[in-house]
Amino acid sequence: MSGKTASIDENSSAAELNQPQRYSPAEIEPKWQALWDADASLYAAEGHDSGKPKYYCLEMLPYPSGKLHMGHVRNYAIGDALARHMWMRGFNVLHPMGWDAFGLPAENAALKNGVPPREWTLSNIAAMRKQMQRMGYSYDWATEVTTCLPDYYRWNQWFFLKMFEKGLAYRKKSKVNWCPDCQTVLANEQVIGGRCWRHEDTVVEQRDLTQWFLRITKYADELLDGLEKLQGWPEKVRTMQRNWIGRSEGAHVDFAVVSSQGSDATPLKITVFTTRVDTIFGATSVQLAPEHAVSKAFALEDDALRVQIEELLEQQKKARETDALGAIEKHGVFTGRFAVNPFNGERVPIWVANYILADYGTGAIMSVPAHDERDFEFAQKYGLPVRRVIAPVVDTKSAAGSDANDLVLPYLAEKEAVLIDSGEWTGLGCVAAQEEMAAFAKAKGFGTPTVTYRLKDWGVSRQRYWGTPIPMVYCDKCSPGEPLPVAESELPILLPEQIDITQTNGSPLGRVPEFVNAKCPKCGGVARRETDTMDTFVDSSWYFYRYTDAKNSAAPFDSDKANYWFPIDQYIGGVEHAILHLIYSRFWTKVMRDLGLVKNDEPAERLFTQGMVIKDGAKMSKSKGNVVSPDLMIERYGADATRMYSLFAAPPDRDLEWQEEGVAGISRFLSKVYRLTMKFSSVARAKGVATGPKDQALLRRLHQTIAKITQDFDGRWHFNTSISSIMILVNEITANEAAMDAGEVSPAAVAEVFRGLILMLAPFAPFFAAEMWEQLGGEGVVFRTAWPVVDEELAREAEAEIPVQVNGKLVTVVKVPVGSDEATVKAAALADPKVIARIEGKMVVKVIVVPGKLVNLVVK
RNA sequence: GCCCGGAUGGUGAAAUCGGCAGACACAGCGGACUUAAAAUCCGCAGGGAGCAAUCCCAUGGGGGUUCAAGUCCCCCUCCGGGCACCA
Repeated sequence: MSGKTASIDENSSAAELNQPQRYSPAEIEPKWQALWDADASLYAAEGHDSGKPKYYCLEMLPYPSGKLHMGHVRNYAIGDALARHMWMRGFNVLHPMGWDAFGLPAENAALKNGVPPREWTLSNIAAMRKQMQRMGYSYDWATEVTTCLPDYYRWNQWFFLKMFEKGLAYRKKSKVNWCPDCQTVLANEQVIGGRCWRHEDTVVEQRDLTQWFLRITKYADELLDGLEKLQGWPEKVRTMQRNWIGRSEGAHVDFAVVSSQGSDATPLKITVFTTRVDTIFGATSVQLAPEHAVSKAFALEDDALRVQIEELLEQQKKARETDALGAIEKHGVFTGRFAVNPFNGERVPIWVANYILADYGTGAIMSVPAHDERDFEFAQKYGLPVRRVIAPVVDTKSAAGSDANDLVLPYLAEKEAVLIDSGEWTGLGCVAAQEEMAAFAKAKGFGTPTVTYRLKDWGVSRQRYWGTPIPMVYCDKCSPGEPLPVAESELPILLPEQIDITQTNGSPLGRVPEFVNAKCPKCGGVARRETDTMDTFVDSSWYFYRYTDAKNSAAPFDSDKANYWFPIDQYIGGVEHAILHLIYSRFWTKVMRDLGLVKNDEPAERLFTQGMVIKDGAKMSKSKGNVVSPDLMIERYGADATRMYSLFAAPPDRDLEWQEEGVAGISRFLSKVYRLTMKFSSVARAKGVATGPKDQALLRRLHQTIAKITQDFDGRWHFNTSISSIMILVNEITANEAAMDAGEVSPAAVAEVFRGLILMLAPFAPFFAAEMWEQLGGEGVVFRTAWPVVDEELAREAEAEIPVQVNGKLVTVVKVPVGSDEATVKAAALADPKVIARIEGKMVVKVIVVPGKLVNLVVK
């Protein structure tokens, strides 16, 4: 007891005696930050000749809103812990950061405050970079990428030209979201519940517009098949991408249109897409989308029909706008016309229906009510015939007739079914029939096997100002209607900076004559520049390659450098990017590979998606008023405690409930470590061999902790348990404090424990670790010091505590030497007085001994 | 409707391969130090019964497999996310 008060002895300096120092992040953190900010080499990646294995650790780049939020803090705390850990494990680490700096908020801010987008964006970047530095993230700022600067976006333009050359960029007319109030096109993300994000009361319309597209569908199969190889990606993300690509195998079949009068066949035909061509003998109608060319043709001939079709189209549009397509009530109208089923020559009625989508498949289907739920519902409503053409294998065997008719329709066969009433294909299995009938259609010239995708080509045109100008021009003289690519040497096509974007109608760039007027690359005459800009997802599709060679002015990057660093070893970000960004960037990588720029097929080997930061049960957001500012946390508890809490409160893949008391707890923990480290800092400088009588418990706990944390980094990343094991180590130190004061722990052991402790804290609390490392007299930079290595011998417990159960209920715990064999453990269990009392007078039926785990006695 | 997550004390969570449920924290309670408070340190703590030894109940609910289930199997409820007439 007296040891505690007398503990400040000859090891402590006078200064410590007079004014015991307390943990003060407000002093420690700025001190180290200043040193780190001034040293560009600190986090610089080395070249391929470093002699070390490379490790590319990447976090998703943020949009520079101007403020770091807790989601960022958590995302980057994970990446930073990993990067620092890998440095300590001897890797050559690339850990970059950049800015996804184009996009509408900048234009919005300009409208609201009159600040030019560029100025607004760059000042936001400066503010956020400062916050990141204050957080102590280990980014190599020499490789910083800012997508809104010409030295970056010129390569977007360069890629666009390459894609145009290869036929991967093309123009076509397509539907876009149009806000009649803004007089401009909106991206899908800006349509909320069918309404404009800026005008809550304005319903967004669909308009036809000529747009630029990138041919991502060319890679649809490769993007799909590649998912199998991405074992380091979360299954959830792979499933989402699989669904998004939506590959479906089927067939196109042509139905010739006949007039309602009968015999005079017209050249009109309807091509339907079906995945179940084997059910075609059950087709009792053909259904068209309201916008199908044939629907339109019929509408022209029949005013009454036209009105009805327009109504169907209205219903569909409305449903689409309110995101309720799935809930639309099925309506349809008979056109009075018929089509011929090419397989049996039968005439079936042609209908137009509101549930048929013009932009999937061919916009026309054959309706088989007996074997499709939707067709069945429609047929029931309009009294169309239902004709069964497939049956389960069992019920054909049990002979024809009644059992078969008991079957509930629609019958949706999987594989075990055969065709009935299907002409020459009757009796064939469904799977075989699908193949044979598609092949038959092809041979006869009225169809073909087809693969359809849900994935569509990527529309990249945006009628906005703050984005990459599309490097194309139009010359009425030498290529009317056909766009011409600008010469590579003309790049970058600069975004004009003095621009009035307060007007909202049309493309802002179209109102800048200096921009629009261009020289035709072919004839040298007057030409018009394309005034659309690129989707910002273009920027983020390849930014991580630019990090490997950020200053290159002759190419997007040097292939050797990219090939050294790629693929990304670990990509970390939010699951909200599971589809768009992560599929576009996979596509871009494949295009670059085919251009010979890189060798890898996929950008990232492993992907980690962290959970959201929650407060009071809801996602932090301005509208909910539950935002916790990182700045405030830093002010109160410091950056180290803030980051460490974000790793401690939950496993990184789970949602995290922000509780300020928890941050305070981490801060208290760091204070405790600070006090102990300062107190023993002189002792802990000792070198030599550990020989003290009380060394063992401490060293054992140290090595158990090393083993645990090393394992966490290599495996599950459950840093919450890593940090808790460090706390256990510190508790062990506290429990041994008196022994340490009394000199019962050798200085060498004290040194080993404290050095190990601080090294293990370095990935989680870098400022703190740097300060403590200095206090311990550690040499060099703490997070470049080798990660401690486990000594299995020291980590091992001398005795094992083996729980003993009787009939599965815990009775006692016996101590046996570690590694005891079954007989020893059993003997120890049976010798225990509590066990003896419990089994007295009963028969031991069975003894289960799991060495090192437990003993269970089954008694009667 | 379909596909993924998830549900464990007052709270965040732990239990990684079927083997002592609640580690580590937060909040709480009791104590020490202090004139006092803060800070710090020590201790208690799933629920219920009992003076106690001890017993009973407990991982969203119900069944099952097993010597043994938070963990595996079947059914159900609730919460979160994604997709949704994709032919």
